[in-house]
Amino acid sequence: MATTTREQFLDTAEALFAARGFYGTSIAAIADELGLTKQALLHHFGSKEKLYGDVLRRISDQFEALRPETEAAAEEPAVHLKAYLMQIFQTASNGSNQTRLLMRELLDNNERAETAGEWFLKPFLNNLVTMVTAIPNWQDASKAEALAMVYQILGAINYFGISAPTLTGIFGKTAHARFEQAFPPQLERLFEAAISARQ
Amino acid sequence: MATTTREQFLDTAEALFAARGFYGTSIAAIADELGLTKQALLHHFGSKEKLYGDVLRRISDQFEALRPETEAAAEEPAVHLKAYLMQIFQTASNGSNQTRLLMRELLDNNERAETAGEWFLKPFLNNLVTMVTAIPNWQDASKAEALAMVYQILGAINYFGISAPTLTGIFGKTAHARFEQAFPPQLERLFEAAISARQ
DNA sequence: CTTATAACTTACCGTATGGTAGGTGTCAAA
DNA sequence: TTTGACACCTACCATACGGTAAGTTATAAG
Repeated sequence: MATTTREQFLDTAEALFAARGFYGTSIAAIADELGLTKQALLHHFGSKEKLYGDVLRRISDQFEALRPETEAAAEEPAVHLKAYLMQIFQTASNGSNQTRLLMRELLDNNERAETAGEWFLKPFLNNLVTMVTAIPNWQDASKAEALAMVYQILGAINYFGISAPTLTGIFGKTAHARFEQAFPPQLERLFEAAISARQ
Repeated sequence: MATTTREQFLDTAEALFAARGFYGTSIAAIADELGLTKQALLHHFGSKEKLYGDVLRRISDQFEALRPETEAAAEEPAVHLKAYLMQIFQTASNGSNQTRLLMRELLDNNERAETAGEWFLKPFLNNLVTMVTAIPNWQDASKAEALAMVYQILGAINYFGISAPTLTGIFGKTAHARFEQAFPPQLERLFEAAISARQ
């Protein structure tokens, strides 16, 4: 679907960064995948770091774009939040490497984040907190409390998405298929429990 | 506390691999931290890959060792499992880099795991499944169901442990301290909800 | 027909990497 | 007093990395 070379670079970079991490991925490997040289990549993005930044920005934008789709279908804030989170889960379980890359960023950002103060995921997290405090039971919850609640669910979702291929390798494909089926209802139950925890 | 040079190597390797990943960490950097050369490291471990393997094996063993400590205090299987998981959470939140490295392994193992079939975390996961199916309500649950349940909690725990420094950077230290306080009770509630989901 | 620009290419460079080869010093057993 | 194992070291090497410099080619505007 990607038409321009630049978009193709972003696609393959996203996939490779997600699979092998920033240091484990060379710009030559990315360019190779498209039958181009690394200089073509450098021509479009200037440096490896800038390419990485562009990949992250695109993911952040796509996550933001997910939100409005669920907004119309929900009068109730709790339903809205649940729909949004389940949509993220869908994205994660559909073999998308965005969740995987997000996880890596969370791991790698560690040292930088302590001084940075600003981060491409901040608006995403702020939005989630807003959505939580819109729920009647949670209106007087602190930012920290709301975030802790959301993190439980995000954690469960991401852990699932990341572990999927590994678990398939360990327990076999059929066992994993059953696992994949058993997960969503349990995730929904987890969400209900987390929401109703406050009263 | 590490007395032998070999153990010191394992300690610093664990810390650096956790912080920067396998590719982001050079064996020279590990040796530097101890005031030695990389050849000293190679003398003890043979290769970077073997060192990495030894680090992972040690973590796996330590996680296994966590289990018996909680066993005595629990007649009830559910209490036992909860105590074990909360102990893992304690380990994770105490600034230990084991959880972080575990997460990385889950991310990196992806491609290898599909063919490998054997993995150092397999006994750890198998143990958890056994602990779940020992709980009365869960005795007739499938392996997949039990695993899905455990994964919710493991996901929440690990996500918390990994995000901690990043969140401190974004929302500030005091906000993070509140978050850290709000998390454990919510985690316990999540556990109760997950356990009682089946009946 | 000329010029400019974008999208690439080949050629090259300095540096860092994992690993090999062949030492040196220490210490304990024979 | 020799021998051998151990824990390191310096010296070196091939490769891969990110990045620069200077082309080449195609396309479109003036």
